[in-house]
Amino acid sequence: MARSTEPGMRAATRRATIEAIKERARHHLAAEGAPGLSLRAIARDLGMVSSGIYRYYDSRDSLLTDLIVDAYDSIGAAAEAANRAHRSRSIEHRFVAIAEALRSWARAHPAEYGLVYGTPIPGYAAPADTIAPAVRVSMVLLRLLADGVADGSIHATDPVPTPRSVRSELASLTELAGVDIPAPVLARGLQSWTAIFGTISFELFGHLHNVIVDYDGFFHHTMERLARFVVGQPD
Amino acid sequence: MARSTEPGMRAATRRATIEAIKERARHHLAAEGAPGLSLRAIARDLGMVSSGIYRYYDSRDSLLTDLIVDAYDSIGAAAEAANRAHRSRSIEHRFVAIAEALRSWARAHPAEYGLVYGTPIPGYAAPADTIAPAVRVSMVLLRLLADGVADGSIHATDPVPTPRSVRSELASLTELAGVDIPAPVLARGLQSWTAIFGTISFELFGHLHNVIVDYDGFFHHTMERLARFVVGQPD
DNA sequence: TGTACATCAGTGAACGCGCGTTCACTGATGTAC
DNA sequence: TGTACATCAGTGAACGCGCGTTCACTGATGTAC
Repeated sequence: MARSTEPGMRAATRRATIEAIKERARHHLAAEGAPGLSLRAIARDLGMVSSGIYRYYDSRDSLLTDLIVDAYDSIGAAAEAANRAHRSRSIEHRFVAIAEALRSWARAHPAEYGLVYGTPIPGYAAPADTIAPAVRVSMVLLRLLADGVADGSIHATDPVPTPRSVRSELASLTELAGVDIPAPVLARGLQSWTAIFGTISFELFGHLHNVIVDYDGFFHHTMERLARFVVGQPD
Repeated sequence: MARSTEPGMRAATRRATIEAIKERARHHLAAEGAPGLSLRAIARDLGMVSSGIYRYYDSRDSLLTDLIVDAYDSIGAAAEAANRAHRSRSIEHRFVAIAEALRSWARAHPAEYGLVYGTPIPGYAAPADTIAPAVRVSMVLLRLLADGVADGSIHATDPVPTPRSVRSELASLTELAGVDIPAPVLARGLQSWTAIFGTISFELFGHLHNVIVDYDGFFHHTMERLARFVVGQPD
């Protein structure tokens, strides 16, 4: 009480303001999309003069980068949590649980999903800071594959031979990720990965409109099939 | 030669101007994306005053609608052509051929692909005119499934039972499309459809960057597997 | 414990830009008789 | 074949708006001695 205020007070209000900026930014993202995100609109919402934002972000792009990093971290954390919650279950079960967690996240945060998995923002080049968070969600799948290979529940062979060129680039990927997964398994994993996001995007972007009514049921069913495919179950 | 000009001359130059507008619009689409598409910029390119555009389109949205319709028609025609060119081949072969045609089209027209299969444009509501062209590409797949069921090369049964709710909505879809396809086959078809577009989007939107080098090889391999899945081949 | 100084948050004005859309208009092109 | 009229393409000015970013500034908050 000797000091007029606690030390770290300024830092705390600063963090709070940054959070408030991002909260408003996410709000506008949902309404107008990434290209329509405006620093002036955010400042207005916060009762601040437009130039005030520049105390916190030195450009519109740096705010976008922050939002992208947050989105990747958030969906990555969701995947990790689902994996953790089901860690004692079968590989197939865990696969489905992770996929459903991804979809739930996407439905809860459609604008942020679009930000990272939708059409790239023209004129925006993602800086290197976004790479690590982007990979986080993929690591969950890679570890799942490694677990399945280790305990024998994922078949390492394949009826369709993996082409040489694909084999070799998958091999260098496993090295990079520090996991040892046979190429056919990795190929199936990558294919299932694109299928999960394809299904989520089709739903979110409206391409299943008038086709599917029970989105939950369709997604669950699709993921169960995909899980069988990943482990190499005869289909 | 009696008339100062041929009849229909005005209509022809009008068509040509509309084509020029759309050509410039597609060009800007590629550079700035749909939300950055500007009527003034197009007019400028054409050496026309900005209000001149309003002789041809009564708003920015109606130009967007035209571009969307064209994109759907164009990718639909590409799928139809691929199907036609391979019509005497096996179902699996035709499936792969159609998928590769879709991917080729997407790579040749990335902005238009993003326009129809990417993040929805905020504030733009697609009018009913876009429905018919949007369905065109799906019809190619539906007919392929029907052919395969008819000649026995697609298995109508499934190891994973199709949930009741999904079954019933798929049944109403076949009625609508005027084709008779068993629910399990339709389910696999729809799942493969989302997987095709998921794979194309992942490639185009940059999510396979630093993961895949040989995109052609990976895509082809993925589609071959998917084709086996669609016909119900043991995997 | 008190004071001097440095840091920081937020202001307000301005620069220079682009946008969609409306409106009254001119002049050329097509059509009907 | 020639003329009168209607249609249409494109002009130019204007309305009212929003944007990102810079800059010199004020006043409050924190820090060092």
